[in-house]
Amino acid sequence: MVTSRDVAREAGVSQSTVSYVMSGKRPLSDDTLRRVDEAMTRLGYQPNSRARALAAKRSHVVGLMIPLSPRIEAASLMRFIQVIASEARGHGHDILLVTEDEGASGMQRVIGEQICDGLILMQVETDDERIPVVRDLKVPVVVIGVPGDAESITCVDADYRSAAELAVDFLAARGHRQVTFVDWPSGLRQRDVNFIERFDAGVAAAAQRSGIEVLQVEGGAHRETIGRAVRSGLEASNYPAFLVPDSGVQAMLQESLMLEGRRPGLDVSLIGSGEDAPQQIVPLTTIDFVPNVVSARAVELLVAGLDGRRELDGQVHLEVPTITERESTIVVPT
Amino acid sequence: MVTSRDVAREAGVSQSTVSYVMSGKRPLSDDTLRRVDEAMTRLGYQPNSRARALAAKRSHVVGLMIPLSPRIEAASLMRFIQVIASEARGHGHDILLVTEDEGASGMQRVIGEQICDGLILMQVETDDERIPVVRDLKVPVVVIGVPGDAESITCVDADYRSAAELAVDFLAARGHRQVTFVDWPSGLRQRDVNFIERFDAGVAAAAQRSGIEVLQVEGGAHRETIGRAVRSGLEASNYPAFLVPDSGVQAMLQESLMLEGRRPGLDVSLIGSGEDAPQQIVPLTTIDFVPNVVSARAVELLVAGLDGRRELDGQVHLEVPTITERESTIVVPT
DNA sequence: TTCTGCTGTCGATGCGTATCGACTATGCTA
DNA sequence: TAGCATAGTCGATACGCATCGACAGCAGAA
Repeated sequence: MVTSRDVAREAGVSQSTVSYVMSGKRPLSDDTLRRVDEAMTRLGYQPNSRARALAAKRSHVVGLMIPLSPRIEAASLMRFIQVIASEARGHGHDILLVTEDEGASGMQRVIGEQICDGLILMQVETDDERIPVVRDLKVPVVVIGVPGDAESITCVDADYRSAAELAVDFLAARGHRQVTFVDWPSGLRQRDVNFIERFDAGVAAAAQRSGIEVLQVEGGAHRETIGRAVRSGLEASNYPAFLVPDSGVQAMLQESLMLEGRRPGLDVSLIGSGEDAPQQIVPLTTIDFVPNVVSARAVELLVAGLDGRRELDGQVHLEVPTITERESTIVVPT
Repeated sequence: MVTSRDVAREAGVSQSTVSYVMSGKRPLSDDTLRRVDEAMTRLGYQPNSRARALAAKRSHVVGLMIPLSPRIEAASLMRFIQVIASEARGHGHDILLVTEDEGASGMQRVIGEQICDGLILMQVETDDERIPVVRDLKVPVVVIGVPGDAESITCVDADYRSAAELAVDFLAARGHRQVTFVDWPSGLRQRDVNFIERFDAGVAAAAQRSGIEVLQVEGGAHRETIGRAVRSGLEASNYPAFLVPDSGVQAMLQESLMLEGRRPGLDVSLIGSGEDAPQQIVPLTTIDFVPNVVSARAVELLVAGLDGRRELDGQVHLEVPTITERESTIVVPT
């Protein structure tokens, strides 16, 4: 193993000078700098992260707690993980996986044993047992999702309320006077995840504002349920519009529509979400809940906290979703 | 922070004794053991992993390199990750994420800087740039998938050949004389992933052995392609059987069949694979490629290598898949 | 009795880095 | 010319633990 001491000897300086070359915390002559740099490359020096972590009390490792049973589709979850990992890397940090089956004690372990400098928690629910534990941890933690009691917890999430408003406004602007809101699966409603309530509130607010009538129908990945949803929607208006935030059912819904002889983008509007929406038979106009923006924000907040650049503010940070228009929405003739 | 020195003082012993209590590497009197244990719980001692790693030259962290664009469905990938993480935990190790966008140099970084003790690589392809690098790393590495040149590389994968044989034999045993093999998507064939060849070989071998005729048709997630596949299959036999190893298309295929007025398990056999197969309209008989067995095996091999219990053997370890019979397969009347 | 071997404990040292205080040389101000 | 700040470097120490060698006490063997 090549140590900083070896580099020092090779460059004819002291070990501490090598350390200062790396950190830049003391002024150095150009000559010394060059000689040390050369010695490093010549010897193929790589600093030992263990020694570094022990001495500096910083491991540059961030714990990421991933959900056991994802509420969201696995593809989206993977997306989060990928973005978080590479963003962290961009800030000089690595990601340690903490699985949810360890429970809250997993957090205490990785922090107590000082494996990680900080934590990111994914998919925090309204009544999440991890939240009180987070408050007692003496390290920076950023949470994805919004717990019921967010007091002094730094959270990041998509702004589901705005998302709903954007979608309803989008339909209103194209002349729809009615929208059929195909609900999230009931499992989600039972599990206490408040982004649903926020979405609901957005739908209601936008509908009221623009005078649109909302028909809320049951969702869930059953053919019959979706069939019923479609039929109700078609009955409700001459120019039906479907708002389907749950990406799991939109393929089925689209097929169901076609069985009824309707086609999104031709005589029906359909707004979906998710990664596979562009690949549907009719590419869907979608709500993008900007998972990569949310992930990047979480990392950035945490790293800023770790580097002491900015104290974690304990606030809720909501990232604004966007609507991408594709071919599944129509303009109602006036 | 509570250190082992604090515990020692509290228990009235030396720091080294505390260390020996934890490692068990020297005999200790029951009395000392008890006093130290009590002192630990009283003070809430948690050993500092940084110091531990520096002194012992072992961090108990394993690097896991995850693919950027998963060949397999994301849900399956998440499954791998979850199992690997919790198995590793069971062996006292944590998982550090290394994303593929860092390339092979990512491995050199986490090993060179001694962040990890060893590595697991996922989704290794036939001609994988990481393999030569792995050979030069001086640490244990286990690879999931089988590279073209597996010389001195410890690999774990599902036995795709056996899987294919099992499936064909299964159909033969139920009286089918013909099977329509709906191919993997062409993207997979282009990307050099040799499990496909192994599967092909298994199909051919079993077909020959049991005198079954195989019709290989194009796969891929397009409605028309699948429709064509279905029609070809239906024409080919009075008692058609479909073998559909790619889990991405099976829902579509099943619908396609029903459009033709056929129903798996009634007048057609259909063998699929993957997590969502039991939730299909007709629950599918599936090939289970035992991802959790493969993951667990990879971890176990690696950890055995790390603990010095067993040298990594540089061999290919193939785990035998299973067939789970559900409702989508028929018995052909004789 | 004396020697041998084992049990149980301790002190000292090292792991590789970061950082603090101190020191020298240099150029500058008064 | 004395005094002084600054740039540039070094030596020593600490981080918290694992481990090695040493040693005391005690049993049994010779």
